[in-house]
Amino acid sequence: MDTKVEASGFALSRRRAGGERREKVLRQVIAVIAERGYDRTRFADVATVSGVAVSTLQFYFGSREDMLVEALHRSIEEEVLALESSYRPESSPWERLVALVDRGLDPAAQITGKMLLEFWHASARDPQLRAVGAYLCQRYRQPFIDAIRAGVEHGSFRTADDPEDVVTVLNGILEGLIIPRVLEHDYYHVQQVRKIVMRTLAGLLDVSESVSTDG
Amino acid sequence: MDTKVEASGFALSRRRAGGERREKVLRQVIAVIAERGYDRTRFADVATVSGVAVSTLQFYFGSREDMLVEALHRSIEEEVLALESSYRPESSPWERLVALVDRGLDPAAQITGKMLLEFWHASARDPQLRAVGAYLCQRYRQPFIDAIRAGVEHGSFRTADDPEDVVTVLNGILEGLIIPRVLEHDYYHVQQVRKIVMRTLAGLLDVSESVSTDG
Amino acid sequence: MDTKVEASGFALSRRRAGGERREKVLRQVIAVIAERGYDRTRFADVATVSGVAVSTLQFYFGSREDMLVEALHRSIEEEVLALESSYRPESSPWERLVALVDRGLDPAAQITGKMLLEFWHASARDPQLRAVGAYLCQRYRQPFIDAIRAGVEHGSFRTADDPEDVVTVLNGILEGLIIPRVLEHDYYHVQQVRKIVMRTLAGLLDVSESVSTDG
Amino acid sequence: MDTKVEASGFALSRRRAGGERREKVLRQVIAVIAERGYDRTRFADVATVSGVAVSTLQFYFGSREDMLVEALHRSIEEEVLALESSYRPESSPWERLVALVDRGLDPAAQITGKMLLEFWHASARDPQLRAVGAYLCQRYRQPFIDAIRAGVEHGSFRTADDPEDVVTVLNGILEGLIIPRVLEHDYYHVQQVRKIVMRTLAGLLDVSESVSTDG
DNA sequence: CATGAATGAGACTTCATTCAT
DNA sequence: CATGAATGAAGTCTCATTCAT
Repeated sequence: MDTKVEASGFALSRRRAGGERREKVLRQVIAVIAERGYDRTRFADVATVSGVAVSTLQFYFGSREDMLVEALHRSIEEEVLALESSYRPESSPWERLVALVDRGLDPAAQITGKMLLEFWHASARDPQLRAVGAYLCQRYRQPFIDAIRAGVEHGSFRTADDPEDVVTVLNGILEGLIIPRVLEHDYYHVQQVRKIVMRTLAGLLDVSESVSTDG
Repeated sequence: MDTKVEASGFALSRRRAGGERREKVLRQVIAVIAERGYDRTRFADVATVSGVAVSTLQFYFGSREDMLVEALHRSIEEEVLALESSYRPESSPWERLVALVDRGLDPAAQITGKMLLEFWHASARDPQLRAVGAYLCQRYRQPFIDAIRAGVEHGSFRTADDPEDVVTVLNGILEGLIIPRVLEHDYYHVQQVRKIVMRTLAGLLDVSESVSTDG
Repeated sequence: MDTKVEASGFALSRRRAGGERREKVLRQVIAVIAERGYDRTRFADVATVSGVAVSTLQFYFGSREDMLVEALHRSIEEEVLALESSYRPESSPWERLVALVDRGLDPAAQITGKMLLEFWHASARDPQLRAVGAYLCQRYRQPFIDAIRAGVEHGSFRTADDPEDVVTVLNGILEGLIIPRVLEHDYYHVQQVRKIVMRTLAGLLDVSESVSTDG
Repeated sequence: MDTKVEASGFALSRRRAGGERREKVLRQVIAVIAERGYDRTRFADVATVSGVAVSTLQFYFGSREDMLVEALHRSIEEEVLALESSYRPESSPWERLVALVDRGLDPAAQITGKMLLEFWHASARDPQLRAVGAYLCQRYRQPFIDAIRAGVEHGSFRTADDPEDVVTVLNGILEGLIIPRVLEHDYYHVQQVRKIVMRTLAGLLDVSESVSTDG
C-alpha cells in the first residue's frame, strides 16, 4: 500500500530525523489537531502534550506547516487504509456496502470526523493539500465503487446510474452526516438515520427490503 | 424576521457605531472570510480590502472575534432567509422540496458553501458559535420538514419514518455534497448527482417517478 | 539636494509612520551600528538605547534590514553632504582640495570611518546596497574631480592623467587610511601622514612646494 | 616561520584533532567566509560545503568563533607569507617595491581582498582580533619598509620622511584601492591607477621617471 | 574519529489592542 | 466619527551547543 502512496507522488519529500519517538509524536500531533484545530495548533501545544521541546519538533518536522500537513495526511491516510480493510473479501457486495456505510456512520469515530473537517477546511485554501485530498478521496471512494460494480455484475444490484455517481451521492450522505455528529446536534438520531440511509441505498440499487433490513 | 432573531437570544449584544458604511464593511468581511478563511482573517486584511483603518474596524465591531462571528452569523442567517423564501407558498409539497434541494445543490453558491464550511469548522471548537449554529440549523431544516409534513398530510407523500429523520438524511446529502463542490473535486457531476438525489428523495417519500423526474 | 537624491532612484520607497521621534531614533540606530556593527545590531539594542519598544521600531522601519539599510544610507548620505559643503566656493582649487583631504583625514570622524567600513562590508554581499554605494561614491568623488578640473583650467595644476583616475588614487589613500585610524593602529601618525599625502598630491598635480606646505 | 608565529603569542591555544581533513576543511571555511562574510558564516554553511557534519566541525575547531578566527588568521597569515616571498632578494630596492605594490594591486586577488575586508571589519569590534591584526599588519609593512630603507642606504631613494610613514601612506593606497576592487566600482581603472601609484611612489622617494615607468 | 539526536537561547515578525487626538 | 501612533503578547525560526554512541 505504501508503494502505492509513494507512486502517487504525495509522499512527503523529506523524512526528517528521529525514529520511534518521532512516530509517537506524530500521533500526538494528530490528537492535538483534532482537539484544537489545524490553524490553532502551535508548536507549544504539541510540545506540552508530547513532552518534547519545541526545537525538537522543528528538528523532526521542519516547519510548523510541515508538521501539520504530515499529521493531517497521515491521519486521513490511515482512515482510508482502515476503510480498505474494513470488510472481509468473501462478503457479498451488499454486506460489503453495509460494512463500509457502517464504518462511515460510526458514531465512535469522532476524531476521524474532526480530522476530516480539518482536512476539508485546510484544503479549501491550500492547493497542494487539495491535491493530496483529491487522491485520498479517490481511494476512499474506490471500495464503494468496487462493491457496487461487483453487485451489478453479480446481478444482486440494478441501477441505471453510473456507480461513480451513486458513490458520489452515498459519500455525500456519509460526509454530510459527519457535521451533525461532530457538532453534536441533537436532532441527529443514529439508529433512525442509519435505517433510512440503508433503505435509501437499497432503493438506489434496487435491493429487496428483506435483504437490506438485516444490518 | 429580525424579531425572531432577537428572540433567539443570539442577537449581538452591542449594535456598535457606524451606519451604512459599517454595513458595507460587514459584507466585505464576509468576502474576506470566504477567501482567506476564518482563522486567517486579520484586521489588516479587512482594512486593506475595505480601505478602512484597522482602528475603525475595531470601533465598528469591537474585537476581531466579534467581527468574525458577526460576519459568519450574518452570512449564514442570510442563507437561511433566502432558503425560507425560495419557494412560492402555493407550490405543491413536492415542488417545494425540489426548490429547496435545488437551492441546496446550487453550484453557483460557492461563497455560501465556503462560509458554511467555515461555520462548521469554527463551531467545532466554539460552544457559543455551536449554539448559534444549532439554532440556524434548525431553521434551515424547518422548511424541509414543513414540506414533508404537508405532503404527508395531503397524501402525496408516504413514509414510515419521522420526517425529522428524513430531513436529517436529506440535509446530510446536501451538506455532504458541498465538500466536493467547494474543493472542486472532479468526480462531482452536478446533473447526474441531482437526478440521483431527486430519485432518492422520491423513493424515501414514495412519490411516483413520473412526478419526480420533471425537475 | 534632496531632490537630487530622489531623482537618483535610491530614495527609500516607504517612508513609514512616525515623525520627529522616528528621526531621532534613526540617529540612534546609526550610533548603535557604529558601535556594534551592522550585522550585530539587533532591534533589542536599538530599543535599549532609544527607549522605544521593539515593535515600535518595526512600526517605524518595517524590518530590521530596512532599518539598518536606512541608517547606513542616511549616515553616508550626510557625510557626502557635509563634504559637498566643506569648502567655500571662492577658495582656490588647491585650497578646496586641501579642505577635502583634511576632511577625509579628520581623526575626529571615528563614527564616519566606522560607518564607511560597515557600508563597504555590507555592500560586498548586498547588490542593492552596492548600487546605492556606487551612487554615493560618485557623489563623494565629484568635489575632488571638480577641484582638480578647476585647477587644471585655471593653470595652477598640471597633470598628464585623467583627473578621474587621480581622484581614484587620492580617494584610495583617504579610504585606506581609515583602516589604521579606525583600528587604532599605533604606527599611524596623523601629522606626518597628512604632510606626505599633501606632498604626494602636490606632486601629482605639479603644484609648487611653497604653496602646498602651508596647510 | 611557524616559530615566529608561536613566539608572537597568537598561536591558537589548542591545535585540535583532525589531520589532513581538518586542513582541507579549514580552506573551505576561508572560502565560505569570503563568500558569505564572517558574521554570516554558520556551522551549517561550512557543513554543507565541506560535507562534514556540524558536530565534526565543532570537534575540529571548538566553537564557531574559534573556527572563524582561525580561518581569518590563517588567510591573512598566508597573504603575508606570500608577500614576504614575492620578490627575489637580489632585486634592486625599486624592483622590490614595484613587486610589492603590484602584488598589492593584483586584480586577481579578490578573495584576499574580501578576507582583508572581513578582517578589518571583525577587528573593529574584537580587541583580540585587533591585536592579531596589528601584528600581521606590522609584518605586512616590514618588506616595504625594508625595501625603502635599503634604497635610501643604497642611495637610490631620497626622502625627508620617515620610511615608516611613507609606508603608512603607501599601504593606505593599496588598502584603499581594495575597496573599489572588491565592490567592483566601475570608475576603477587598473592600468591608469597603477601608473599613478607608481609615479606617486617615485615622487615620494625621488626616483627618476625613467626608472619608475618601466613596470 | 565522527556523528546524529536533542535542546535552549535569542532573534524577528505578526497582530490585536490601547490611547490620544 | 475616524484614525495614527505606540506597544505587549505570542509565535516561528535559526543556530550553537551538549551528549551519547
